[in-house]
Amino acid sequence: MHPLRYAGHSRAGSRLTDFILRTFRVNGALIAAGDRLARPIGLTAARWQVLGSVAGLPQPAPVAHVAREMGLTRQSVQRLVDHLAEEGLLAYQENPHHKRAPVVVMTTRGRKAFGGLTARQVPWVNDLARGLSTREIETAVRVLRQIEERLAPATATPVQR
Amino acid sequence: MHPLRYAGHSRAGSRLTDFILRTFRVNGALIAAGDRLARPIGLTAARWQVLGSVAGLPQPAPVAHVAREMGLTRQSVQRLVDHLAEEGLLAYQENPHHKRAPVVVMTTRGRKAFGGLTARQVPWVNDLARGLSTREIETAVRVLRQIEERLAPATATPVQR
DNA sequence: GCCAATATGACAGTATACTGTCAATAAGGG
DNA sequence: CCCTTATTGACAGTATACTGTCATATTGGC
Repeated sequence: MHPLRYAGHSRAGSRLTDFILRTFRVNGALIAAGDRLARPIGLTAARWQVLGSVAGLPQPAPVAHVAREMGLTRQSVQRLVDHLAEEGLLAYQENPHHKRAPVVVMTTRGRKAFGGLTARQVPWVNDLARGLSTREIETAVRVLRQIEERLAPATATPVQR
Repeated sequence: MHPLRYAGHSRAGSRLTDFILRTFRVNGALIAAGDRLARPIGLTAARWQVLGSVAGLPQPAPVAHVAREMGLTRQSVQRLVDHLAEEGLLAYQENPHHKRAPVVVMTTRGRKAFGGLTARQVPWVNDLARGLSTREIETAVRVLRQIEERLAPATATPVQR
C-alpha cells in the first residue's frame, strides 16, 4: 500500500490518510459484495440501496429528496429510480404538493424484492461481523460519521442545481 | 438514514450494516474532496491516486501490477495511466522481462505534479484530523483492514482476466 | 523442449456518479 | 399580488470502474 505518509503529516493526519485510502478499497469491495448479493434478485448494489432508501421513507417523497437522503445527486438517483420504475419495483405517484415532482413509492414487487435482498443480507453481514469487535465497529462508525460531517459543508451534500 | 436494521441482524451485524452504508457516503465525500484538491493541478482524485501508486512503487511495474496494488481492475487503471501518459505525467518504458508489458514510470512533470498535490493534501488532512482521536482513527483503519481482508477472497482482489 | 496455465494488454460494452444547463413549479418577502 | 429565490425534473456530456472477450507473451510442469 502507499500510505501517502510524507513529511508534514501530523500523526493523526498520517493515520487519517491511511484511513482515506483504505476507505476507497473497502468501498470497492463492498460494492462488489453488494452486487453479488443482489445479482440473484436481478439487481445491483446501487439499485438495492435506492430501494432501501425508498423503503425507509417515512412518507413518499420526490426523487430529489431521496437523493439528498442518500448523499447523491438528483441526476444519479433519477436514473436508478427510472430504471427501478421500468422494472416495476418502484412507481411514481402524483404529488398533490408539486405538479412536476411526483413522489416515489414501493410496489408490491419492489417490497418482495427488497425482502429477498434483506433475507440474503442478514446472514451475510452477521457472518462478516463474526469475530469483529462490536465496540470497534461502533468506533469506526463514529469516525466515519465525524469525517462525513466535516466534509459535508463543502462536499458530502452535493450542490443541488 | 436507513440503517437496514432488521429482525435477524445480530448486534454486530446491525452495526456493521451502519458501517457499510456510512462507508458509501464517506467514499463519495472523500472523492469529491480529492477532486477539489486535485483540480488546481489539473487532475482528478482517481488520477492522483494512480500517480501516488506509481510514485510508491519500489520498482517500475506494468499496469496490471499497479492495478493489483490498488485493488482495481487492469482495465480501469489502464485508462487512467494512458491518460496520465498522454498528459506527460507518466511514461511507458520498455520491459526487458516482458515484451508486451511495458513498465510505468514517473516523469519529471509527474513528480512535480505529485509534489504539488502532496503540498495541498498535507495541510488539508492535518486540518481534517484536528480534534479527531488518533486512537479512534487507528481503530477505524483496523476495522477497514479486517473487512477488506474478509471480503478479499471473493471480491477485494477483482478477478484478473 | 513442449504444452497447459497464467499474466498482460487491447477492445468493446455497461453501470454508476459526476458537472453543467434549462425550464417549470413552488415558496417567501415586500 | 408580484417578483426573486429555491426546488425539481429533464437532458447532455464526462469520468470512473466494472464485465466479457481476445490475442500475445511468459512461466512452469512434465
